[in-house]
Amino acid sequence: MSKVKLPDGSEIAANGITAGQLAEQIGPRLGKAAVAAKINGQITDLSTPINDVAEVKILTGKDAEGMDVMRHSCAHIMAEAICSIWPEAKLVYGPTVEDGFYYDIDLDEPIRPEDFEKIEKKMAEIVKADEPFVRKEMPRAEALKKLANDKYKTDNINRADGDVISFYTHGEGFEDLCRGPHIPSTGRCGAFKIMSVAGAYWHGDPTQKMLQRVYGTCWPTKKELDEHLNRLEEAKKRDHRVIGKQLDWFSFHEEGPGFAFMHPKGMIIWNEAVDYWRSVHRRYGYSEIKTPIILNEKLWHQSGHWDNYKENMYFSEIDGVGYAVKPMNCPGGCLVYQSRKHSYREFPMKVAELGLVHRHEASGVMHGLFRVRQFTQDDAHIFCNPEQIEQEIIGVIELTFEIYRTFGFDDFHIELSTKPQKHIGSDEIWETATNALEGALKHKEIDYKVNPGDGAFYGPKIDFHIKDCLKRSWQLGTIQLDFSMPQRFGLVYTDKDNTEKTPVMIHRAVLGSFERFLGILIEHYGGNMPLWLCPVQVRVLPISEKTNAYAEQVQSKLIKAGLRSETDSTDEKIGAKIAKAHGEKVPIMFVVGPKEAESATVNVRIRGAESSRTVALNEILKILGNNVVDKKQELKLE
RNA sequence: GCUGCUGUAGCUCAGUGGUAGAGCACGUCCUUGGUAAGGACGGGGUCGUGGGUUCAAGUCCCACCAGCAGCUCCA
Repeated sequence: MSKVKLPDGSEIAANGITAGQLAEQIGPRLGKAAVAAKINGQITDLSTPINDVAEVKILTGKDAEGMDVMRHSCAHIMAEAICSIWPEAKLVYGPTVEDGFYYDIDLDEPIRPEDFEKIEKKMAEIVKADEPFVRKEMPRAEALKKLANDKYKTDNINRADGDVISFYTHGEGFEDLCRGPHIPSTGRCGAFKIMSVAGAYWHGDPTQKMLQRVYGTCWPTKKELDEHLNRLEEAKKRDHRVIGKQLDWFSFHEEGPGFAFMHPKGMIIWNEAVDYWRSVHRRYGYSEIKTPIILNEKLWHQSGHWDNYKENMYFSEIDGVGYAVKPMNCPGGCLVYQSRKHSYREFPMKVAELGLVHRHEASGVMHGLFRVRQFTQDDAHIFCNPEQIEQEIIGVIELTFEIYRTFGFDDFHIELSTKPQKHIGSDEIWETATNALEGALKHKEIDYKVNPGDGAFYGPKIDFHIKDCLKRSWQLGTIQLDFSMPQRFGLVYTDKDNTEKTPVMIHRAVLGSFERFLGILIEHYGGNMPLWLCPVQVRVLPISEKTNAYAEQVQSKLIKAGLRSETDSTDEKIGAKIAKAHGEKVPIMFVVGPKEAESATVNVRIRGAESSRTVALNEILKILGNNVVDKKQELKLE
């Protein structure tokens, strides 16, 4: 009689029984909740016998792994439902994804959102029938023969490892090639919902047939499903495209797809962010330049963009000569560098540029401010000698972290990408550069992930990723070492020994694109920006016309104190004015009536707070002024 | 770029072949009020663009443009 070890350390006799029976033995409730088992670290069906094994963990919907099994099984259930509705549908591939699953289906008739209910109804029937999932195994050759008429499944077999190919059956005759594992029976499937349908290429290859990808989500309980759907609703409410339109911050127009129009209030946020960005860069010893948007075609041949980036560029002609609209700032920066002689004494030379670049993105990829055809890069190029690389990288990392924190992002990580197969420059210089990047990260004791072979062809790079309040990850900053551009442009500096040498060029961006970053900020804060970034920081709300005069006095004091404010002197009641201000996400409201006018106070109401407080005008001006200067995330009256 | 869906008032949307609708916003008037939307009246639309079918098209068909979801892409 052998014993198995459970996750809590206890041991239990279990010979010749299945994992499912073991679960029953541990407790009937576990037996009922069990969806799969983890035997010696391997996730398997509950029907797997446990002989001579050391460790068993029974998985339920509460475990991430159990949930994954459940979602995969749910994909099969959906596949059966779809096949029963459209018998000609051919199944391709149905994996789990974050929060759910999808199934790629080859079916000429389009599946429409109206059909989801029908599919869900059929799925519910399958779940109710509680049919067991049954695993069948056969040798590869036999499986290939069995599925000879199905090119998709044949392809899946060819991509699978091992000599034994498995199939899963449930219900009446529904069978699918699958590695498994699965829940013991369809009744164990949790709460599900079909979410969407979209096209997807077979193998992600645009030359292959477009399949229909039906997305679903599945959770152990109805409650968790509802919570998930609520989270999606929340994310939808934070959509920067919706908020930007509602609050009159920016717009897009048919006349310029992918080109953002910034409105007055949006420009205030923009300019506040730029002012701050400049002040930090000045402090870190950067100078700033501005180079033209349209430059002679020849320049782009020289820079290599003509050969490597032409598809994404815009072109024009001036006096019969070809010009290109810049997709990057570096060639212009190189011309500035070239305009005079340089000495090693100037190094490191840090030159920033808020460069407006244009990239012709494919029509289907545009997305609000996140993906546009015209954007402002917060670019900079650092010219230095090889010994200075590490110190300069450290400087960029410090500057970058400082800026992220100020904007309210504390959760970030770094990835290092190393030499790709296709590269230019000697192994020696790659090693120096990569060591410099790694050295800087180690020196700063920063954890980082390595992406081997993911570097640019001209040099290794570091990427900065942040997480927003919904835990979504965004790549913002990047540091790229470039050995190509200085050579192509023949950039030199005079070294100590009076010889001319080629400088190292470091490209770096902190926020990446100002447009995109504004979008990320909006979604991070749900439009409720910290005070220093708010287009309107204070709105004065007189109780009635009788206090309009005092409201005007308060307003002028606010303006004098450098705070952006408005007065709502419409003939609405105070409750309506407050509701309106909330709707417009104004962070501070000053309610003023006869009482306040008499005592030189204002009744301060903070966006989202239930109560208000009467404070002396001079005092609140000081508090708000300090909050803005310190760029605080929160606003408190204490 | 590919697949599917969508396009009606400033915004959000209803309108399945027979004279264009609602709520919010906007304007005027009434109301002068104490903490999350007081009332009345009014202005506003060649229904994305261009073709076609029909006695008749916002509505049906085709093309184009733009947006949305996804795929591919983002050296």
